[in-house]
Amino acid sequence: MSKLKDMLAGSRWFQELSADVQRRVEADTIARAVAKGGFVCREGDAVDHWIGVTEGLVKIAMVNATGKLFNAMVVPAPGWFGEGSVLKDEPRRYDAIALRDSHIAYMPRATFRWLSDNNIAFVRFLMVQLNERLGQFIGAVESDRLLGPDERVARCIASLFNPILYPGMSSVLPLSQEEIGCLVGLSRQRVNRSLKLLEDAGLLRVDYGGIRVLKLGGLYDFQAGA
DNA sequence: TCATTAAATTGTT
DNA sequence: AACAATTTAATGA
Repeated sequence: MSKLKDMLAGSRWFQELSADVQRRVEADTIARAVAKGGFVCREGDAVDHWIGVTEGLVKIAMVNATGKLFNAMVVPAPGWFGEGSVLKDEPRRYDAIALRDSHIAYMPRATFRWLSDNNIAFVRFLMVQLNERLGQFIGAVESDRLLGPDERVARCIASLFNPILYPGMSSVLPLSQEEIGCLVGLSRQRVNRSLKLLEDAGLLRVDYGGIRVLKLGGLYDFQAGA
């Protein structure tokens, strides 16, 4: 396993810090390995850390009152999440679960606050990240209202591969069709039909327990019947 | 390593 | 929602 510093070095915001600041961040941050299926953090937890995926893949999900699963997003390495919760000082509202064996970095709130109070480059990173994510969620709402199911599945998958937000995303997405349904807001059966359609169009490949993206641009621009 | 069994996922109705 | 078929993971010889 690589050292924490090597793992942090994979994140662009960390690269932009001066050497002494890097040392402090490294000293404060806790690293942990989380096996596939394990919890990275849980709903209701006190928010004591900003969380980084230094290796692997994590999904952000919550279970609503009626027991239905909602997958909000998927975070590949080297991605960080939970800055909203750290800023707001509330209990966590979602679970984070490892989709593969992953390495997770936990930066204490105090360090996060110190960085955002003192480091312009870090603040800029946060702004870009928050803005990009806002764009992603607006896009998701737009897709929900304006597009048909097949297009929604295609767009939703494509948006997970946003190169600015998720530069490290590999082409395989280890989510079952049921879980993709929870991500898009469609039944498993409907997702199954859509995936098959997209596979026939040569845009992705359906594997057992996951999919592989073949043509990202084609997925984003996909239109049924076109 | 191989065969068997259980569990998860998928394709279809 | 239900069912059968398929794939993977786990178990033990």
